[in-house]
Amino acid sequence: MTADSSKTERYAARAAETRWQKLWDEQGIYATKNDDPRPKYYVLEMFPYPSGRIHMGHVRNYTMGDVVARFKRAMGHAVLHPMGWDAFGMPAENAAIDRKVHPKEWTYANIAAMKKQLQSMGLSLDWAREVATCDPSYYRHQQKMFLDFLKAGLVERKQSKVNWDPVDNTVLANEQVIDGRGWRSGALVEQRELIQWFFKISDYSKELLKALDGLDRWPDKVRLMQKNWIGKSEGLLVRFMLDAATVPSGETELEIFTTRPDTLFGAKFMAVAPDHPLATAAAARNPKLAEFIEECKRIGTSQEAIDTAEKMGFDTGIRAVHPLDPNWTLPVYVANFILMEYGTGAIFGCPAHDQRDLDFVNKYGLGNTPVVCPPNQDPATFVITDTAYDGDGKMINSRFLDGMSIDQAKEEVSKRLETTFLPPLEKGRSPVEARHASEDGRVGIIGDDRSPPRPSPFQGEGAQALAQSSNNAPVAQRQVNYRLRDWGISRQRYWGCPIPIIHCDKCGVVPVPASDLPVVLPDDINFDKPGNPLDRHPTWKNVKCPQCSGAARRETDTMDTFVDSSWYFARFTDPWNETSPTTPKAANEWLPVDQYIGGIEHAILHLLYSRFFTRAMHRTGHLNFDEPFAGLFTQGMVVHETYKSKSGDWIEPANVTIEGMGETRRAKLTSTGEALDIGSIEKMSKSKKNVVDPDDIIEAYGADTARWFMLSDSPPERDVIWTEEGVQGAWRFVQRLWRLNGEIARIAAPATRPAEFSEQALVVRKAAHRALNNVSDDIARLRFNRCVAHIYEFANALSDAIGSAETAPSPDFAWALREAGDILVRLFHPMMPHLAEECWAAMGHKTLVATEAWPQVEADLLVENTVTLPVQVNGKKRGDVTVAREAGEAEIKAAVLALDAVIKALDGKSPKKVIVVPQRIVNVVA
RNA sequence: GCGGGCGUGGCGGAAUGGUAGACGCAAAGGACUUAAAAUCCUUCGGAUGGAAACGUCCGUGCCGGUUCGAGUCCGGCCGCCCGCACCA
Repeated sequence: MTADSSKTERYAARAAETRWQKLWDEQGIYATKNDDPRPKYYVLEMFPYPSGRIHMGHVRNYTMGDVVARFKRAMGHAVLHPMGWDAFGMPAENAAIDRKVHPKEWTYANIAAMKKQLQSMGLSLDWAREVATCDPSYYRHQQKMFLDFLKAGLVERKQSKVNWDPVDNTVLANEQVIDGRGWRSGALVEQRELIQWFFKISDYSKELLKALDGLDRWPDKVRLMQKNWIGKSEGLLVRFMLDAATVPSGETELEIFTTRPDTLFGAKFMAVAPDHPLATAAAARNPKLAEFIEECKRIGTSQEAIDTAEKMGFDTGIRAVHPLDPNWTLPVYVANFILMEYGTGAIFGCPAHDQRDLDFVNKYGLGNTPVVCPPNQDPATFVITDTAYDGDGKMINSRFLDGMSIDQAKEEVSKRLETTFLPPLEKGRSPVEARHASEDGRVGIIGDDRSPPRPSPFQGEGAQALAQSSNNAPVAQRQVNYRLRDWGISRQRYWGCPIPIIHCDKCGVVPVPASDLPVVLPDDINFDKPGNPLDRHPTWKNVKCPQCSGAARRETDTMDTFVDSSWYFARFTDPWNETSPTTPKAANEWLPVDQYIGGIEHAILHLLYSRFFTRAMHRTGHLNFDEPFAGLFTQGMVVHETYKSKSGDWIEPANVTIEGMGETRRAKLTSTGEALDIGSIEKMSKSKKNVVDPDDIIEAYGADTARWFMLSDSPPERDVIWTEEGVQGAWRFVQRLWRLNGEIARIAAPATRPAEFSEQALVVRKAAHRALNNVSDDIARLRFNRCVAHIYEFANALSDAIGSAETAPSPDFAWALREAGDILVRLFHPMMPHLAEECWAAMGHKTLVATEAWPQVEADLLVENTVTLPVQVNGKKRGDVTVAREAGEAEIKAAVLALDAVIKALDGKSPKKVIVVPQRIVNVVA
């Protein structure tokens, strides 16, 4: 039989795709029931922001998830594969300002448009569970949880620094501050202290860090990034007494945090942050210092300035007493490189072993004394000039520590200082407590008896004891410190979830009663003026206090949109529950998500917040586990070449014609023929215009082609380069599979399985089952590019077999070809579901391939009766031997030593050793 | 600066420590066609020997090491990418 493609019409992708999509939809085959008795599997892709159009990154992300969903369904699981919209956020407000569209209208129109696009991709999603975070039916539950968290002591209100745009009257995220100016207004950004709402994620620092170890189906990279972000460091809190003669009234001591107590004898100075209370106190009597502090704060706004800023300090004149030698005092500086937010906002400087401290002393001539001597260095001659030594070594110049290792010295100093006691501070006089009274801005919560004020700047263990000591307090306290800060969720914006709080002059901060939820965003707002429209709304803001019924005001801040996305995965398990955020039974059964797929850009914030939120939901009874995502996969980006005209404008690929190859490869503007510069390959972005619209691709080639190409070529975790050639290759393969299927469909095969198979039939069957085995394995491990390769290989083998077949193949061979065809269609179904349905129907099946079970591998067909082993002599390949599969080592050795190449290489001598690796290789050591 | 990852044909990339380059793309030659498209066949890391069959040598960024055997493991360089960044 020869291939007769003229009889098979080309596969009309678009027509077929809409037809099958309609049928799937009508039969509701992707809707998932919570009471489905089959084993549950939850696959989720990060839900999109409804910008209005999907992009290729979405196509790649959602195709991967869809392959997993379809595969697991075929493997007999009840699969939950939902989709929703991360629908609150700034772009909607920007559209309102720029185009006078209401954020709500804009958002819902975008959702409708994008939903249509997603549906054209043929994703096996359960749309009945669709949620949009901007819908009151979603955010009412979020408000409920906010109140639950508040009651559970997981929320607090405190003052914190923000980037404030004085023109737009709004808070800016760090990435919205460009060179110290607001990205929209261009105004110089100010640092302002605002009272804001915080989720106490730092209460979970230790737990979030520790639990990373258990996330063994997460990429190591992401776990490491989170580990670094949480930033655990173990050290010592040390109290330095201040020399009374040098101190502003009221100050008696300075508390610092250090991870290097071993280097205390190398101390040359103390330094505090410009906004440290001691600095403020000292500045009160020293105008020059006050001026210096002001300057530090000004420089502090722009990231670039921080990066390049020189170490600067100002001697306060205050002297601190060394905790290990009462006769030794150290100067106290205010320094621009000390952060108030970390530790106690104060340090002791040991220049010999810390580069920053060294830079500082070299500028101010304070000198340095090395106290750690590197191995193989003579302590007598070891000096530090401009490179600090932070490696291992033996203690020197350190009195009772001399000769110890760093670890021994740390232990010795810690032990001494934590058992040395100093008189306690007078009440209210501690710099630490003073700082909290003045800066923390904590406000008591009505009806909340579970959030006592915290006496220490630290969220870690150990701090309590130090601050609470009643009689004598130890000089030092071991302290585990974390870099992770509490999560500030207040946003001075309209298009977000309202924080369900009412401010009353009499009663203070009052939670909105649960029965009054949801607090719905008012629709009648305008963006004529800068700032938050909620704040100047005539009626919405003014309410009665739920406690005293007096006049009160609503909280006008809304929540960070990361809150919305921190629990949507749980909502999907029962989006119909109108009274609670979750139905615990459903959440506990479906979650954690078995496979979560999304971009690496969410490696820290979204994933960390979700991990916190799940714990908080656990604590407040909404579910009963801690980790939301058992398996995580981070896919690479879709990248494309860039094109630029001579006048410097970026040009879209759709308007570019490429000519020539390699050296002579040129790009020109299709319309005018103008020559263009071909630029680097970069992430598809609107600004570089190197985008390819999924709609155009689906229109021209169909969804299956786009899906297939997004899975081929590159490993899924790596970036994939979008090329026209690549799409066309995928398109050709779609057509080729269709033709191949047509040829197989025309073969008349017996209905019952033959008892015996000829060699010719066995070749086909082996190819089919080998492909089945490989593809199954690769999908399970998300190695989609290898699935693609194996399907190509299988299709090639099948084409060869058909090409070599007689006009009327024998019944056993015909049966084998039909079997192979059925397997092939089911193998590529998860990737190209529409083509698979079309082929399945053409093959005469009456069922939907989407509901078919995955084929069973016949293990017998995976093993060959004979095995060909490569033969090496001294590690270099010299030939092959073919032996029976179960041949013993002696038999194989004999065959190998009989090979001409081996005989020649041995040159009459006997081999030193013959290594036989069963089923693999033979190596003769001459 | 600190931390992590990656360097394999013209290109994207395969390869549980076991035949390096699967599979695809591009390219070249051929068949079919009035022609084109589509399709099919052949070649395709470098050097070299041979009429051919088929060989030989080199080759996974560079230098060393472990091993019967290294793209893979270890140490040191070079280059690129990513994350964090004055975190005490």
